[in-house]
Amino acid sequence: MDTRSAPARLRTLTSWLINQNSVTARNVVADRLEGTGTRRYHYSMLAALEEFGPASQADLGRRCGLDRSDVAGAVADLLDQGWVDRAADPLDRRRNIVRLTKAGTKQLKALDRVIGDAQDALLEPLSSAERAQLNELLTRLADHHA
Amino acid sequence: MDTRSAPARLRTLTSWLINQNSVTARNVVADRLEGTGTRRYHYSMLAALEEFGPASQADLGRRCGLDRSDVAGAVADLLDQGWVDRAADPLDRRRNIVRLTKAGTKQLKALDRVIGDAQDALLEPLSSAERAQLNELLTRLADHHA
DNA sequence: CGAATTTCAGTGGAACTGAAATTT
DNA sequence: CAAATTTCAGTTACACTGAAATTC
Repeated sequence: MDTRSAPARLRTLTSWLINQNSVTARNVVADRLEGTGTRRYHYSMLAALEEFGPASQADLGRRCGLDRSDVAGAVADLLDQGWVDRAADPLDRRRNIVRLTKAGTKQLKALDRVIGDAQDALLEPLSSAERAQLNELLTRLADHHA
Repeated sequence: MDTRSAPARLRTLTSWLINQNSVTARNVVADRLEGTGTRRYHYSMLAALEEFGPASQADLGRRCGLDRSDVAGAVADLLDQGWVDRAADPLDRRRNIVRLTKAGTKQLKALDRVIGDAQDALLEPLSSAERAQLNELLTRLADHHA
């Protein structure tokens, strides 16, 4: 694929540009996560647990924009790796409280570097002012459609 | 999902922002294409045929960033609808030359409006200068990884 | 021969749906 | 009763792989 030879109708279409870059971003990140035992959504969940503390699976899903259904499977993966543990909420027995372990905190820090490297690879052609610009515009869009 | 309550690690991650917006963009466009008999990749192919003239399926795929394999199925859809026709290339009998029909040209114009409306919905919170900014940055990124 | 094109069958990650069981 | 949580089974759109048949 050489997007430079794409039709002008597509090259000027923001939705198309976002999708093209989304494919690239997913590939770049997935390549670097290869062998870490984690996927993108695992990183999201570890980050949420670190930032907000122990949470129910439903809360985790809402925080990270993950489907209730997919969170269940992802938590199982994290349990297998020993990066989180899980306990029933004494105040509401419907809930599972998921909590970051020490190993999980360590893994999150390692992933921070991996993910940071991926951002550098993705954003290589942009100056740091341009990267900030891009982030600002994408954040505004994401917040608006939240 | 409320991306505004997502972890800071994610909210400042360009790859994550691109992916979030990609989900939104695909939904917005798909909603508006509902009932037109076309999907995103059909629009891409009609646009390429209009801009570059008749082309082989392999060329179409390269132009639009679509997989060889998916183009075959998509061309079949467009044939069914009567928006393209297809003939063997007399100069290279491996190739199918796909060509836009009059009905296809008309459909493309109708889709231009639909897709344009989707862009407006997607980009609503951005000024026109900001939209241009965003397009420029995304184009640079896409070209770099092309 | 190697390389390109078309075509089909199938894979895999990701977002999502529906429904059941439990608890509030 | 309605609403929320967890869980599983299944679906869909999409990008992609492998391989066969044909032609250059």
